[in-house]
Formats: sequence, structure tokens, C-alpha cells
Amino acid sequence: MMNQEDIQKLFVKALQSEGIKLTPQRQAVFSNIMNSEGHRECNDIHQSLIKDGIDVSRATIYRTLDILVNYNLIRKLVIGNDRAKYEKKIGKKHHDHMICIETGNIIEFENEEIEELQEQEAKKHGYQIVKHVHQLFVKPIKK
Amino acid sequence: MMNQEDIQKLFVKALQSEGIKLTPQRQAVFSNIMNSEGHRECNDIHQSLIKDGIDVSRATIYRTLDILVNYNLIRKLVIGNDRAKYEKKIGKKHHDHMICIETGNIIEFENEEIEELQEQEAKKHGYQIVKHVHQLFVKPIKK
DNA sequence: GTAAATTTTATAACTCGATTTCAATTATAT
DNA sequence: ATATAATTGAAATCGAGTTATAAAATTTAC
Repeated sequence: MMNQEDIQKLFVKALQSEGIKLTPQRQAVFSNIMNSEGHRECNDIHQSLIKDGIDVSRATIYRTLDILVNYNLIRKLVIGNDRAKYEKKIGKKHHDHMICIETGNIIEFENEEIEELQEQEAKKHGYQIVKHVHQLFVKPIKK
Repeated sequence: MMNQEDIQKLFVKALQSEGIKLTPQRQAVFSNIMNSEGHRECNDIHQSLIKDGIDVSRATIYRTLDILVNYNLIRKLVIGNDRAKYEKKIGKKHHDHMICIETGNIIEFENEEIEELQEQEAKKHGYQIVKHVHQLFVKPIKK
């Protein structure tokens, strides 16, 4: 299990690797994501920061998110034509998403068997998986 | 197995259901897709039509593609941030896609087990699948 | 400690696929 | 034929995301 400090260190390291500095804005974006749950879009983060009296431009938020994605600290979710969503990744098990088309609800699911099968499927074609997108668009089963 | 005529009938029916007419432009777009293989974007279709001396605007192409998607005659593929791609659907078995990140090649794959498992996964959460997106971003296995 | 150099930021302009508006064209009905 | 309606293409618009740039903040040099 990773604690707050360790996570913060990963962030600092990522910035160092990028050769850029730890600024209040970048810290604010990072903290905001790390102290939240769920799937959040740039606007959510922007709003949330405003509410805390911190005004960071959307441009900076996007730039920071890009870095966090590249260093595997967060995951970018693109579902349909909606705005991209971001979720924290460190300390969380891999999972994919089920999206209820009636409510918009996003449900996380994990299935080792599927993961294994898709590896095999790639191998069968002479490839190895670098990343994957697996989204189920669902509706409730009516009783 | 479905022949050309049957497929054409489905198209006519779709237009009827929409309450719109079978125009030369719409026919041209439809024929172009049905007589082609692979994953094609609006521009590909536009270019291809131009080459045949048929000038249909991109607006009309997009409008027609939308209808074809809604009536399950073609499938819309959105891969990464690229332009949407379309492939004919009728007369083809369901499959998902593997995208080589080195060449951009798109490989189709089908895996009954995965299909089954994801159905179960949805069920487990009280849902049934309406549609799904399953894309593997891969690179060749080096020997 | 102050000035110059560098980095970072926010604003606003821009990008680009896709969609929509609207005037002009084409088809249909009477 | 004339009126009505549908369709089209060009251009305007959309919107998430990116980029240019000038101002602000920070760092570095002296």
C-alpha cells in the first residue's frame, strides 16, 4: 500500500524527468485528482479548484494531466464523444469500464480471464499488448 | 449469405424508415462503402467518389453514414483521436480490433470466449450489453 | 540586493473533425 | 405550371483540446 508521501514523490519525480518545476498550479491539479474519487473531466477539476479559491487555467490543467498520464499516475478515459475523463491510477488495480446508457453511470469491472484471453489473442497474431480499451455500454436487466 | 440486391433493399428500407429519399448522392455513398473493404474514413470515401467523377459533399457523406450506422448497415470505429472510420457490417461476423502502434495496421479478431465472459460480467452487475468497444493497441513480438 | 535570463502561466487565438445553417437546387403534388 | 417540400453543398459554427504570446513569477548571475 502506498501512502500520500510516496505518491507525492512519484509526482515530483515525474516533473523532474520532464525537466519542469513543481509549481503551485501543478501541485494543485495533482492534489485535487489524488484526493478525489471517480472519473473527472478537466472542467470538474477546474470547478473544484475554483471552489477552493485556486484559479488555474484549463490550459494548465490539460498540460498537467498529460504529464500525469504519461507517467502512469492517472488514466485518461475517452468514452464515446464525451469529454475525456481522468481517474487516479496509482494504488488502484487495473479495471475496465461498463457505462450505463440510461444513467451515464460508470461501473468498474475487472476480469482476469478476459485479460488473459486478450493477451493470447494478440500473441496469436504475433503481437503483444501495449494498452487496451474495453468498454461495455449496458442497460439494466428488467425483472 | 446475403446478395447485393438484399443489401440494397435494407438500404432502401432504412431510408424509408427515416422518411427520406433515395437520392443519387446517398446511393453513391452507400454503394461506395458496400463495394469496398476495410476501414475507411469520410475523406477516403470522398476521394474515392471524386475519382469516379461523383462529387458529394462531406456534409452529405457524414449525414448518410450516420443513418447507415443507426440502421446497422455499417459500423463506426473511433480509434484514439483519429478520424472516425467506417466499415461495412452486414454479411460480416462480429469482430473487434487490434491496432499496431508501429504501423497503424488494423487487425480484426474474434473471440467467442471473451464475448461470453463480458456478457457474464455485465450480468454480474445487473446489466445487459447493448454494445461494446474492445481495442487492443499492440506491437509486434520481437524474435 | 538588483537586474538579467529563464520558466511558467493565463488569455485568447487557433485547430480540426464533425455538425448545423441556410440559400439554392431538385423532386413531388396539385 | 405553380406551389410545396425535401435535399444538397458551401460556409458558418461547434467544442474539446492545443498552441502562441505577452505578462508574471521564479531563478540565476553578478
